[in-house]
Amino acid sequence: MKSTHTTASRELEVGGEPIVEELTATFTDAVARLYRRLRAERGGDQMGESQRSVLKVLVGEGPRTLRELSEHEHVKPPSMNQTVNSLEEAGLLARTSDPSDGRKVIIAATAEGVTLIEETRRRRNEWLSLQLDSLSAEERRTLEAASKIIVRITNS
Amino acid sequence: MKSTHTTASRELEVGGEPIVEELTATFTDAVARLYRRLRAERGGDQMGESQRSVLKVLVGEGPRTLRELSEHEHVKPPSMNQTVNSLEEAGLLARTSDPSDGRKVIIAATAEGVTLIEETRRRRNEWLSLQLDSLSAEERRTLEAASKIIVRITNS
DNA sequence: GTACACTAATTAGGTAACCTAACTGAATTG
DNA sequence: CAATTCAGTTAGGTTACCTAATTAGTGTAC
Repeated sequence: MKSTHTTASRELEVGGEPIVEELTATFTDAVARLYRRLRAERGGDQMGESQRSVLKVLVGEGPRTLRELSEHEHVKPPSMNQTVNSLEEAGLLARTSDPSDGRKVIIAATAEGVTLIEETRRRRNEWLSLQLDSLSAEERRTLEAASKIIVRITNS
Repeated sequence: MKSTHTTASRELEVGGEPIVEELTATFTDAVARLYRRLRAERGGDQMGESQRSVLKVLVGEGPRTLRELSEHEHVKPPSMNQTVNSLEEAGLLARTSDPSDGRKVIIAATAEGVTLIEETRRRRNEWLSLQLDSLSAEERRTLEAASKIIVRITNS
C-alpha cells in the first residue's frame, strides 16, 4: 500500500445512509467482479450465461418471438438472433413460423432444452453454491433481498 | 403463461431461510442481468468495465506486475496483457522494467490515468445512480451490505 | 391492384474481453 | 553450463454484444 490512495479509504456512508454515488461505484465493481468470476468458474455444460438465460425464459414462460426475447434480455434483435441460432444448432430450441403473421417466427424450447434446463438447474455454479453455503443465514437473506431489488431495477 | 412452468413458482425459502440451491440460481440470474444492463447503459467514457477495474487498482493501490494484476482480476495473463495494452495505448498507464528482475514489468498509472479515474468516478453509470436514487434508504443499505458480501466472496 | 411505408427477422462486418497454445528471454537450479 | 522454470508476450479462437443493410410479409392509399 503506497500513499497513492485516492479512492479506497473514502467514507461509504454517513450515519447509516449510503451515499448514492459511492454505492454506485461499489456496487458496480462488486457486480462486475462477480459476473467475471461466475463466467470463469462455470463448469460442466458448455452453455454461456446469455444462452442459458434465454432457454430458461422459453422453458419457464413458454414460446416467444425473437423480438420479445431481445426486449426481455435488453439486447438488440441481431444479438438475440445469434444466441437463438446457437441454441437451435444445439437442438435446444426450434423455430416455427407464425401462421397468422408470416413475418414472425415462434421460438420454443425442445424437449431436450427443457430437460437440460431442469437437469442442470441444481448442478450449475458449484463454486457459487459453495460460497453461499459458507455464509450465515442472515447474509443469505441479505443476498436474497438484494437479488429481488436487482431484478426489479433491471426490469425498469 | 402456459402450464409449462417448471421453475418460476418454486419456493425460494422455508421459514425465512433461503435455500442455497434456489439462491444460487436467483442470484446468478440477477447478477448476470445487471451486468449486461450496466454494459448496455454505460455512457460517456469509452473505457470498458475491465479496463476501468484495472486502472482503479493501479490508482488506488499503486504499481503492480502483469501477473499480480491478472491474479487480482481472476483472469489469465494474456487477457490482462490485452487490457494493459489498450490502457497503455490510451496513455493511462506506463510500463517500466523491474531493475531487480529483468523478467518483470512494473505497470503504473500515469498522471492522466489518475485524473481520469478521479474525474469519472462520480459521473459514471448515471442509469444505475438513478435507479439507486429511487430506492428506499433500507434498500440501499441492503445493496451496500450485499456489495460487501460479494467482494468478500469473489476474493476467496 | 399497384405502390408505399412499416415491421420482423436476418446477414455482414466490427468490437471487447475472455480463452489456450506456443514463443522469447531472464533467472534459478542440478 | 545445461535444463528447467517463470514473466511477459504473440497468435489465433470463442462468446456476446453492436450498427448498418437486406429480405420478405403486412397493411394502407390511392
